[in-house]
Amino acid sequence: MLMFCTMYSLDKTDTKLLQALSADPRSTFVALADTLGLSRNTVQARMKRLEDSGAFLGFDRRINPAALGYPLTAFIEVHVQQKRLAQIVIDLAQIPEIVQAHGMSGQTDLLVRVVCTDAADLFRIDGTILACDGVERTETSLAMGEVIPYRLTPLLDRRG
Amino acid sequence: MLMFCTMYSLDKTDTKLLQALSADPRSTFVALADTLGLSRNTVQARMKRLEDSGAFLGFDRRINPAALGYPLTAFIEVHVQQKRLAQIVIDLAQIPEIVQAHGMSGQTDLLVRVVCTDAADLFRIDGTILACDGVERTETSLAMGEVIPYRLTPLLDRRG
DNA sequence: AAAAATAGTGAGCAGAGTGCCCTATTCAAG
DNA sequence: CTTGAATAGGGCACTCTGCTCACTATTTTT
Repeated sequence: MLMFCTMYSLDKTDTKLLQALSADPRSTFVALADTLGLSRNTVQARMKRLEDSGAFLGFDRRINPAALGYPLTAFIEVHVQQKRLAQIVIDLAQIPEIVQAHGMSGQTDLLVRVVCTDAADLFRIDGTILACDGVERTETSLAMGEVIPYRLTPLLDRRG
Repeated sequence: MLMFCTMYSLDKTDTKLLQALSADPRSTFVALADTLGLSRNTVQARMKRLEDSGAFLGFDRRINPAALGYPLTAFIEVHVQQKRLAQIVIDLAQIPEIVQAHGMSGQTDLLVRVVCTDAADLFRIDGTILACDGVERTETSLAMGEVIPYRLTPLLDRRG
């Protein structure tokens, strides 16, 4: 075991566990153990370790925004006065339609992911962002479709 | 029942269900029923309806790429020959490090989300994308941090 | 106004799954 | 050689699940 890794590193068995979970998110420990040819104890121990090591993100990510009435997704590049960045992030976090934001290297300071009900809603949200102190400019792009739906399976398969 | 609705629309009880699930993704039907003051039957029926209506996305989204050894995320704007778009998407889907891609309105044709091990890895992946037939230009931005981690809770709260 | 669909409740039951305990074995590292 | 980690297997009390049925409201349709 490496001493300098910051995070527990997943081995092939962990990978297979995750693959099995991707295939069926609701499968029980017993079923997983059966699928992987491991004992139930082992599966439970590994799952606990995976959870403790932060391998799982929040459940929010599994909720379809469209089901909530937000069929549209947009990415907004936000240019800001950099020294006000911290406060701006706090302000942006008050806007519920912002579902995610990344601090970026390069031209853009922030890349903000927004969900909205329609174009008018997007326009309004963009206005709210622009109204934040320190925000200088935004560039809005509407996502027409998720041509490659979020996936980790190809990466999982490569280790397995 | 409306005839022209494309999707089952969630009511307040569904929303509360999702909130409870966000708070504890592993809670059982019994626990959810208890929390919401509903009968177990009702919870089970609603969960089934939620699942059938496509309210839940794949489990992949809950896996932390960092745990898989990909601590870095980048967004790559891809400019393409538009009439080759369909084939390009197929080609990009072959690249495992591309975890998501959106077709966009505006300047950029595609916004591609990539995970990678380090800067050199990103450089290599960008090269692979550029090598695809019909890809004309890319603009890569490295995500320095997820300053607002993915969330739907504020939107859920607003309905609740 | 009557009939029908919809949603919820409560009860029950057999079977499956969970959490937790203990022990034995294997295997690699010190 | 000793130690510790990972795994397998057994066991036990308890909980949860999936399912069915009967009953009651509420709303919608006829």
